Amino acid sequence: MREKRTSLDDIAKSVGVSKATVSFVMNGRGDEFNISKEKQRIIRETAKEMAYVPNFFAKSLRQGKTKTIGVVLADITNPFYAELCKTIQEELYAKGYSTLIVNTNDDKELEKILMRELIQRSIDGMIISPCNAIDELIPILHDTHIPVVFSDRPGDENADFIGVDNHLEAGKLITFFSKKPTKLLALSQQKGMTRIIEERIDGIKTMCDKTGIEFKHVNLDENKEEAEKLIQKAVKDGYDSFLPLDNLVALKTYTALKKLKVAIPEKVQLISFDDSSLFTYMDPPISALGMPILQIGQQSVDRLVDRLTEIQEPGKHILLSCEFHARGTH
Amino acid sequence: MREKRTSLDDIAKSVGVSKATVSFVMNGRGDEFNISKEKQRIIRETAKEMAYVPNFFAKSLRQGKTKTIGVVLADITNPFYAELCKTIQEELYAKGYSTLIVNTNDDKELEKILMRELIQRSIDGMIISPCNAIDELIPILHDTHIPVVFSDRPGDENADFIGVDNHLEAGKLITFFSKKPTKLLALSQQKGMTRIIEERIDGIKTMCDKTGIEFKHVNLDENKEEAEKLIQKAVKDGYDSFLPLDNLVALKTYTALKKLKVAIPEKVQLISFDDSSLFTYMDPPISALGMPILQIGQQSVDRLVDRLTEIQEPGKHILLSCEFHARGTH
DNA sequence: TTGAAAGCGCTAACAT
DNA sequence: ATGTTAGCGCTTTCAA
Repeated sequence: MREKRTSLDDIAKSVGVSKATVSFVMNGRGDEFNISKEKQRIIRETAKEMAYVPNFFAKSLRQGKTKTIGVVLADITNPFYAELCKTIQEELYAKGYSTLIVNTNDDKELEKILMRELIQRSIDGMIISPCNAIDELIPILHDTHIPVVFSDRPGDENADFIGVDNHLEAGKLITFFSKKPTKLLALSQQKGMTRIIEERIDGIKTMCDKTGIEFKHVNLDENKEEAEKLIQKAVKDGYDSFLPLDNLVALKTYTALKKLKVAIPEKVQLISFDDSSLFTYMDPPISALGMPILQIGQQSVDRLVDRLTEIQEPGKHILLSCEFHARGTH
Repeated sequence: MREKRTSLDDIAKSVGVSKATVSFVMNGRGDEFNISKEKQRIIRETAKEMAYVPNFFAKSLRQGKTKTIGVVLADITNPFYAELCKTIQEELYAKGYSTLIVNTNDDKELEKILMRELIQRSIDGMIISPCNAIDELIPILHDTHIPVVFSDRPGDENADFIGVDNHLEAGKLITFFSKKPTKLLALSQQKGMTRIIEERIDGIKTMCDKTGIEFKHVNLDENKEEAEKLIQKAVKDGYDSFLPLDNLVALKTYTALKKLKVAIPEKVQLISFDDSSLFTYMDPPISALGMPILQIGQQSVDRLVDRLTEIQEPGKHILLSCEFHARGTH
């Protein structure tokens, strides 16, 4: 145990050739350099025998490329980000990149620290769903020269961004209610970046103003009893349409409503901004606007890889469409 | 954009000292080498101006240590592993290690590929919840000399393992039902490693045999309608106690039961092996055996770091206790 | 007090 | 057809 790892040189010495020859063979360029089939065979065999594993660092150091992408996630325990993370990793892997994942837990200081760590590791590029505002991130990004793609949460106008038009999608959502809402309640439970939530609220408000719907937004208390009380009061006040702004809040709202024996969708309609695989299991199943997670992941990777290989062009905002899943609560 | 990154040498040239001096100062060993305060100040300032970021690879190459741990996860979209992952990363970070996370998606071939990739990257150690049986992994692990800790899912007797005694915990679970079960149904939905699920089933079976409870285990169909039909039949057949073997199956079983208007816990009791934050939001809230996720994560890291620094000792199996959360379904 | 130089493992230009 | 060698950026021993 714990002997030194086999190096190129070890193999070279053992076979009686030079490091370069071994390097060529191990990189599949033996024929290109006219190294005899027999010698190639011997080298490959010896490498296997000696359990040779190329040192990735030495390679990267030499080539100045790491084929590694850093992924900075806001909250890996949030199913949305977990799924996004999975997609991004699969997609990058398919394109020959490895992934360094870090979870900031929506902690602004930690985010900065982890980003710096990633940069130290000579990542070739970065995909990030930031919790900091862009101004905070610029000093960090400025010192490095790697391309960065913002995913789900935007940076600024000049930075690549893949996500949805929260304002627009939230507005559209109103039109999906079967009965036109009289009084509409949007519910959130802020923790991370408020900007995309604000856009959603703003989108709803704009549409409500236009169509003459009374609208209010509330922030749910972390305390369960308080949250339930708030929802009970809203029902009493005549709110007949509920619009939770992410899947967890949706589940909480829904369960509170059921506990209060409010008939869904007869007395109160509910549509969730943000879907969950659990929603179909509920009774009635929860209607929801699904985020295009797969596409966000794929396009984030595509965009980054383009940046890595192709000519410069200004930052682009790619806005994808959500898909409404009509189920039983609206 | 895309100019070369500042190196130690750049700073040395700019200040007019040698690389060594800069290296000492940047590693906080300036005083140790009696480098004048003034020179230290200048070096540090220049480094900042030139946006110097040390090249982690060069450092690792030189030192033969990467301070990086590979974490191989079975399914990052499963809340249990997401949470475990988060804990492990936080814990490692606190101890000065970075984390390379990969998600195998319970794909046996992918697991092998990703493990090899991690090893290539000269990780110092590995934490893994494997989907392959240990025999498949040994050839990979054998060629490297890094310590490996198995987390949640065991390797073999000689390998470090942190997890729970599934057999024991499952047996204990039976005793928590308020009314002694007449007919007990355990439900699973296999995807990944069957071994720990089998241990749970076996634990339940042993205890049922001992206490005279009629027991059956079923594997839930992926198709929702089929699954519901199966549960309906079980109720009709007189099963009065349900024991889902992970949190997702629990949610599915619970919802099916509610849809069938089966009174919980009056007509049917339900306890889930494996908790979820959602359970408290249900009505009635779901009783569950909680996995000690935090402790598994912490102890896995502790164990690995011990291996990394301390003397050799034989592999140890650390078995942690689950905690029962009595809520409204039993 | 500071500098010079070797070497970690690898690749690629340049020699033979 | 294969070997030699110069670095990639860093740490650290030895010298001055």
